[in-house]
Amino acid sequence: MSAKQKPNRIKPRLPRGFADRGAAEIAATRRMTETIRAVYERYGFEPVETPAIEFTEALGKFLPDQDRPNEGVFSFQDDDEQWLSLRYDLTAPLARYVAENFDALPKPYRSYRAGYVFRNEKPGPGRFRQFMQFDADTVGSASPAADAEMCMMAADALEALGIPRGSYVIKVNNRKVLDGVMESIGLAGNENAGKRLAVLRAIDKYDRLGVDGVQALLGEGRKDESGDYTQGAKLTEDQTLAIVEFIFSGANSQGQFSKQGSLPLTRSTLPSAFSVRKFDNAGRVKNLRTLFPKNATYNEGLDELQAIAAIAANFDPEGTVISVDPSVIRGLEYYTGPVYEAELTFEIKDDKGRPVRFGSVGGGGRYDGLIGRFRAEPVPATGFSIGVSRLQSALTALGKLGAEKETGPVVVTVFDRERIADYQRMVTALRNAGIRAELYLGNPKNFGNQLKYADRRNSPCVVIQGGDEKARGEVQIKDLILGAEIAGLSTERDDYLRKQAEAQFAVPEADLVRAVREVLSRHR
RNA sequence: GCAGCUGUAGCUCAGUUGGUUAGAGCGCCGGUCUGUGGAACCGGAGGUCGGUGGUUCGAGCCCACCCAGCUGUACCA
Repeated sequence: MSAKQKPNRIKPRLPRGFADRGAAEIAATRRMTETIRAVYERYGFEPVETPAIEFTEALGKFLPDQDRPNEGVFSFQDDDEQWLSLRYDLTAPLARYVAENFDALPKPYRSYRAGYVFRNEKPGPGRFRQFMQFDADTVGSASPAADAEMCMMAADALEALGIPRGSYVIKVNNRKVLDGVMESIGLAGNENAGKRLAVLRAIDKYDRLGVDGVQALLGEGRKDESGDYTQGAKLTEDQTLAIVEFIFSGANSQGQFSKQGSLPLTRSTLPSAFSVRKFDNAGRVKNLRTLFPKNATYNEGLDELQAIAAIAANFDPEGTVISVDPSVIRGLEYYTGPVYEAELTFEIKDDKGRPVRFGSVGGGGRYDGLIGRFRAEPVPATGFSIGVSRLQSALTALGKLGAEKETGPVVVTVFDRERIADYQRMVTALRNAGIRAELYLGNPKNFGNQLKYADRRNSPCVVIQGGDEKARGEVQIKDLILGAEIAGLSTERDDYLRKQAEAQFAVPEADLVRAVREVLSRHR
């Protein structure tokens, strides 16, 4: 053919951060959501669903001092010029829903929902621009018991998903405690809002950068491996030390961290620090009590943490699941009290054997001000969200998911083109018996191709009826899974023949359904 | 956004100090095969060597800029 003059075809491709999903992945997602749903239901939550698009103002994502939405959210203008956005989480839309239907809902209102959310940001491992979250929220209860329940339910959900106790941790902190710390070191007031933000960001990086990194970020700044420089919060040395001491006091009760000398916890020693895995939450709260005893906000936050720890102690007497951790921050936007974060504690490697950082697989917290944006009165609320997509990609990278192909349908092959109706009748018989079945609809000329097709579909077996079988009133059943096993093994001749007979055999036409059922039951 | 690294077939990669018409394995399609998939043999399709410009008699290779991907970092509800 002529080499040149190729039509200018569109290149099929996906925007980055978006993914197609095949049968195996969809099945895995379905199993996961069904598992989580069962746990949430058991805790007494009921489903509610909201659309993927909301008014941007309802999501609260306009850029400050501009009438354009934040760049992190996908937004567009409706034909009446109003800004609409794809939801970036399931919490803000729930707040809108509750505010809009406030009088009709029982309080406390306990609800759950799964759905895709969208964020316009740089993707990475386990990080997508469209991904699924599975949320549960309790609206109308200010009790720490509601927060404790979120932590317990998150733990139950992760374990139901097959993540064993000890392979994950639910970290808990309280925004009031952090606020109290900053008030106590002279960072209260509007003029310090920027510094407070920088401090929270620095603390948030503790598990990734270790103490040295956080210390650098609280002070002058930090240079990363690529040589890029991050401006620090420019705190005084006293302020920096107070915060570092605060972070450590949450862990001191284990006796493994000490403040003098070089600080022991760095990025490289982090995994072994995790492996200690015995959380004395009451002791940590007690330690934290001594730091800023005069600050009311701080003490209020600790009271709540203490209450959560007490409830958690019943759920988790071994102290391996729920961990009070002063370095947990979560989002900077709407959390007002307790915050939680679920993390996997084992290492995950990519296909080249390099360790991959997946980040948290779930999180949440108390957002007492969010619904109040729509109403005159404040409405307390707390919730937890499981990052289904991220968890799924973590488990897949771990080799725990998506390895096995879904079993395909039984394929009825075509030998004589004139007898399509006969073959279709067999398919119908199988379908009526509740068996997934299909007629081979490709070109039947080459019989081998029909078996190749069935093989590709991962069919358990095929049905064959040529002229010889027809004359005897029989059909052949060929067990493809057994056949594959035989081909793999180099067995003794007798053994081979016996298995061969098992793998393909003839039955009277009337016994078709029964024989296929028998083959299916072999491979269940 | 910033920084570093990497771009050759669907995938994994080779391609000499710059030298004819750019290769291999796997995969894909077809044939041997009007009665049997995973085997064997044979054949075929598939590349503007990421793009543009430059240096040169000559560029996959050298230079500049751009684009994309990866990693780190920033932001992250």
